[in-house]
Amino acid sequence: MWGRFLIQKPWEYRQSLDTNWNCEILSPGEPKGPVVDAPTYRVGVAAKMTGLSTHTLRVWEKRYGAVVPLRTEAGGRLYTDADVRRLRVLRSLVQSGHAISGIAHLGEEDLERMAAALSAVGPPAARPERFVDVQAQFLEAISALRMDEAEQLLSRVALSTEPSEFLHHLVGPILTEVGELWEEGKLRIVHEHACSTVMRGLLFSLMRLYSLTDARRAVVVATPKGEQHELGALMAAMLAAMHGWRVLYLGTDLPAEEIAYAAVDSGAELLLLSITSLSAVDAMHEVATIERVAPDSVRILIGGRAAVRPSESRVEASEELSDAEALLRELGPSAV
Amino acid sequence: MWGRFLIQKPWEYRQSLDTNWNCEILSPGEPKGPVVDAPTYRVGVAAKMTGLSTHTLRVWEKRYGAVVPLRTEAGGRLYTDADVRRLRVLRSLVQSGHAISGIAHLGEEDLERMAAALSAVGPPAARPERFVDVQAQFLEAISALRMDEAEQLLSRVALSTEPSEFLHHLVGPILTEVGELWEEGKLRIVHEHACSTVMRGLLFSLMRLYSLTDARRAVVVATPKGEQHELGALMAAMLAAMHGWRVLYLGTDLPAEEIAYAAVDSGAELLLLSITSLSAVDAMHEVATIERVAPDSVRILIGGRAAVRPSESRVEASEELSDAEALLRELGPSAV
DNA sequence: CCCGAAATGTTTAAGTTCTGTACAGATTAG
DNA sequence: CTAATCTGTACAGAACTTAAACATTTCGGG
Repeated sequence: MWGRFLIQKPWEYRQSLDTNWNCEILSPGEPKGPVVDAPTYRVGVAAKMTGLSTHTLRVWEKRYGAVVPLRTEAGGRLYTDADVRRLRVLRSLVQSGHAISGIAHLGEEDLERMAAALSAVGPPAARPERFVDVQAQFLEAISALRMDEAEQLLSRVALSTEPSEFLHHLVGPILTEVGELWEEGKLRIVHEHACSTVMRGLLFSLMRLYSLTDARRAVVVATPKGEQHELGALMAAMLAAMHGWRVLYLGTDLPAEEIAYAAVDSGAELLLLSITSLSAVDAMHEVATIERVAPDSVRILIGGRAAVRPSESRVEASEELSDAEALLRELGPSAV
Repeated sequence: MWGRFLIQKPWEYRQSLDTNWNCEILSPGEPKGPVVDAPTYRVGVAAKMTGLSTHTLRVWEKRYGAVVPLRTEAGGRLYTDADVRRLRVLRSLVQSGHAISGIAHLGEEDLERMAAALSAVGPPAARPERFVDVQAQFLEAISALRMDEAEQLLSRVALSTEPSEFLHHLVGPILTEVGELWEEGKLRIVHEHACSTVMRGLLFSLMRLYSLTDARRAVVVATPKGEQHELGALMAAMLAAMHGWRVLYLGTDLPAEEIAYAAVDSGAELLLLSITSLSAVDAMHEVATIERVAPDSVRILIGGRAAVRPSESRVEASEELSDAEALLRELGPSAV
């Protein structure tokens, strides 16, 4: 159907498709049309992004009609962002034991539901081999101060992995290993800085990548006054974005009143704070202040290595990132 | 060095401006449109600036009409700054797996969207004409804590503007205005944090966008111990990447020995340090230490509002970002 | 328990398209 | 003259396509 257009030059596939969307977008009735995403990814890119091989992509299409991408005039496949999302979900479901023949034809809602139920049960947590390799290569690159290589390495894996899996099995281990090596004197401060910088950039761009424009529920993510460590907050922010929240990421070292103001002003329903290096006394004080000045309607979760929870408090605390994710899923709009 | 290749008589080539792909900007009736950049770069220079070969430039033009430069009377290609920007974006997209045939004909807005990895199709959002308008809109968005909107606004302008111009006329003014409004009590700390966060993310991704893979000359960019303000360093890092350097951006608050180690280990020829809030005494001490431990072959430039230069020192200092850019250009990789 | 059938990811093979580079010959500028 | 650029053609490797064969794994009886 798409191939029947008579286009002068075979590579101008976007033109014919563009006009079609415009028709859809301009259709009366819906003021804010659904998210229309452009068919942009070729099969190789889609494979990298989903972690599936190009062969698998083709055979899933042919045998099960799992995802039927648009085609260029010359016959090349063009996947949309929605296709990639669907393929990611399918892959994670297959990996957890579902038969592709049984789920390939399901609609998006069913898939989302199954994926949510799956990860709520708890992943088997078996760390794939490739993560170990990547971690070693990353550390090698960092210790040689080849930051671009380190970043490329990680971002490639990040795109083909479920975000939470990526955080738990790669980012976390890397950070702890760098910390250990630093304490042992095998890495310098500059290496730690380089690692942090790479991670920061990557997590930030991933957060943007996963954020939806039409998200309704808002979450404020920050670090209380005195806390300079940013990565925990960024990980939480990325998870929140991935779960369909509107994320207000405010960075580190923010006074309690400011955090509360942001929560009120943005209509946030949730407040995620990360505390990793703050002393228990300071942390307790800041958390207590935040709890006092933040409206009661806002739920508060403290995360990070030094997370504290005042007694007699509505604040929740957990050192585990997965708890934050569970909360995000519980409260949040079910989306991946 | 680049100046050697500049055409000295650009006014001779103005006659065929309307054939350029950005003719929309030049449409009659808009006398006070954005700056029309003069066609100045010949194909070899454009190739070095973009990291593409001259062959590729020609074949992209012929086969896909990716960029159609102006011509001299004798037929020589003359690329504008806007052409170079577009080529850079195209190059990075191709490098990330997109087919040049599929993206070559896209408009600036689509390219910007893809480059920013913003999968959501944002509202067309009438392109703001002047920097002043953008600044006002940005501040409006920030003061309402609509960070995504603020970011989208800026990134759109960033990709359609010459980087140095973008920094000088938009980022700088915004930062100073935010600072002033904050001192006047018209903005809260949280707004300043939000602004910084957005800027940080944007500058970082721009740095990545403009960085070439095969850059030889390396520059280390960091902030000395005690200095927490990152934005100045990021601006310098982005400029360096744009000028073809291999940038080792190490973040803030780095001890002198570590900076020196990074410079040696990476074989950097230049060291860019940004100091904005450090006290003169501390700054002087740190700079002196860095000068002592860094090898003599490394050139050192201190930038930022609180830049200091020890007397009897090989260190250079300047509060002006343009001086850093001049140095980057002077030393720059014209020898590639 | 074993065995055949279904399911499914990978491999092979042959053909097409895309895309960067190289070559040859002509022109221009300093 | 030399260096840079221009044009057009040619070519080789990368990426993609279809189709069929292959190798494993899974599963339901007998």
